[in-house]
Amino acid sequence: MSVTIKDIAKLVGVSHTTVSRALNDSPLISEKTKVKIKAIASELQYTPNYNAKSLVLDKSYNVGLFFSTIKEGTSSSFFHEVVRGVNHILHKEFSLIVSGIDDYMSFNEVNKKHFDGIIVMSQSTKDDFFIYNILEKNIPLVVLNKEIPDAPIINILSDDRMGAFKATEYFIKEGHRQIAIIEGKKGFKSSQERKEGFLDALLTYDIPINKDFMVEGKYDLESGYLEMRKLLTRSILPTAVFCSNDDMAVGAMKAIAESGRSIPGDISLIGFDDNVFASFLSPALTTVKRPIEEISKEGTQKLLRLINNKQTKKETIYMKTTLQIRESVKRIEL
Amino acid sequence: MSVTIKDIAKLVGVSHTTVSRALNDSPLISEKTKVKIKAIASELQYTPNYNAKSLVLDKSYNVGLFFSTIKEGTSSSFFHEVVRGVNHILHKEFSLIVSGIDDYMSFNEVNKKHFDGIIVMSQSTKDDFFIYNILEKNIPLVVLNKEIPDAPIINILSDDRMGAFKATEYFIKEGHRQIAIIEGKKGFKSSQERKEGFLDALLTYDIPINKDFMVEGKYDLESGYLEMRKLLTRSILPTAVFCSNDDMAVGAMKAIAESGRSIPGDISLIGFDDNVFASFLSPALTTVKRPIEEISKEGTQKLLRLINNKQTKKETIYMKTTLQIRESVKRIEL
DNA sequence: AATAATATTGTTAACGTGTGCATTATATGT
DNA sequence: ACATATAATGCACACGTTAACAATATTATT
Repeated sequence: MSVTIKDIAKLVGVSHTTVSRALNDSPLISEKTKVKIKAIASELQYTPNYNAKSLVLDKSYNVGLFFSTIKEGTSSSFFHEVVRGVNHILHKEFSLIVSGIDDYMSFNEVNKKHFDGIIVMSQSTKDDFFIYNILEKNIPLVVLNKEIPDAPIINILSDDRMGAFKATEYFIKEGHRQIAIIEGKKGFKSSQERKEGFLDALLTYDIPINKDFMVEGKYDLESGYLEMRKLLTRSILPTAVFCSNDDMAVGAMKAIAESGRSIPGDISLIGFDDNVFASFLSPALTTVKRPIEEISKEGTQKLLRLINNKQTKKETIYMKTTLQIRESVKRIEL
Repeated sequence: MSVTIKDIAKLVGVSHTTVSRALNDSPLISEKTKVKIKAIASELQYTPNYNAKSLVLDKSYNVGLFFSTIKEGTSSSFFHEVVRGVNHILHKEFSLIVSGIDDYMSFNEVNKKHFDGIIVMSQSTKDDFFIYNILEKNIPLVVLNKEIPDAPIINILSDDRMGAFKATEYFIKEGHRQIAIIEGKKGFKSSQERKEGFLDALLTYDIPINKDFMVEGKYDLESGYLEMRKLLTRSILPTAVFCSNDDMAVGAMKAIAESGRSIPGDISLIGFDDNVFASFLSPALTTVKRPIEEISKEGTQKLLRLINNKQTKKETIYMKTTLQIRESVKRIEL
């Protein structure tokens, strides 16, 4: 069927071992024969059978990219950015297998034979079981987006807490005192971090915390819309709302517009992520930029080093979040 | 290191052949021994080495999902929906390898040993070379989204032309006569289809075609914005703009808002795709729903049948596009 | 020119699994 | 009980590649 090194060997008149070595640029083989063999190989369009290589070299040529889920709770731009980032760095040598942790019943299929390395884009605390499982199996691993504190893991994340703090602080400095938050999905680490940053800021600036101004979303458009509607029923309305991601901010904008109010005229808004849409909304959304693509790229680079044993030790890298000031926050004179 | 059938064989006191047969439920093996072997196998948490299986069975356990590119020109929601759709149907038996056609220099690595089947989400006409290559190699193939007319291929696509026609027709029936189009990315089949549907409608209803009302976008937010700005410089303004996808519609909305005009008060808008954002915009975007997830699911089902030799013959399936009427089109009294 | 050193190639087994064929154990028919 | 059919298991090899070791060809050293 397809060309093997044995076929080449016969044609050149050498052993298949010599062919194998020549194609792998072993120093054992003379230049002359290398040239001859490579010529014929490329003429026959030889491609190695990676299954055979895998078997003997104990290398799968696969890298797994695992999301908590690819069904819901993951925003499209987030998903796309991650895949793009990883794909950009990953050498062509590796195939990128994308899947959701929640697609697996048991993790037996996720093993060293199948994956040379694994990137977990971790969102939910439910992922921990999976992560520790990979760790036990000794598969090169990088965890993005969520901190795994006491484990020997390379961990890359954005400083969400600080981002949320900065956003809230900005509200305060612009004169806002009635500040609400639409929290992220329950069980997601990022939801907690952003909420804490938000509360921190309020505490720091001595703004009383109002339970009525804290609602729980699910990181999707729909929940942003619904939770904002809830906020609009309060007897005292917030003048500013911090949305835990941009998707929910879009939903919130919808709810505010429907109520006949304007942004930022009546209510100011800040999002989180800075997804592709943010700057194209009307008004352009002030939001916390989270460098997802950078995190993904950096993580992939680290994973490659790990696979090649260039790096072994635990490392936690925080990527900075930055406030992108645009048009959705109004200054209030006190 | 890891458990093999030979290990199990020793423990049970049979040959590894018997173990292999037992685990594959061969009728040659007695129930008694099957039970015994399976018990031990699961006790040892045996997982077959798929590399070895691949080698001997000539089966890769991989399905490839190829986009024209995953870098740009592909909108995030589109990308996400496709991956989600495919992932949803694909049996766990297969790993899903996601990549961009433009990541490959040569297609040698894309071969039968590496992929049991391939789904091409084809956007650009540049993909044809790749597609014919796969076809030659006799790898089970399904092409989504773009028609490959004279080839024995299973082809699943949305009726974009009809969708664009319906959208334009709707404009016309609502009284619009000055209708512009922001076309999709050059070289993309869908751009052409949608443009043709648009022109068809104008012709059908005897509306003169105005070159000034036809601008070329790139399917992204930015270009929607820029092209809309161009349209806004025309001496006679369009009262309606058909955007070849939703992303560009969002960009256009931005440009319109910036110019101080309102939607649909001054300018009506229709998009294409019905992505997650569409209904949450203000105003909610009237758009042509393209069943991307359905197409992806259907395509995956077909591919699985192809892999299992249940289906062999060429087939072209059109999925209906439907106009989602929301708030971005105003009725004009003539 | 003879020997040692070194560069190049070949032989053989291994990776873990599945399968054709040979072999042995069991059941069936008389 | 014996021959025969059939069910159950084992043996040996194959898949395509790499690698340890053995063997041979070439070059360097005296």
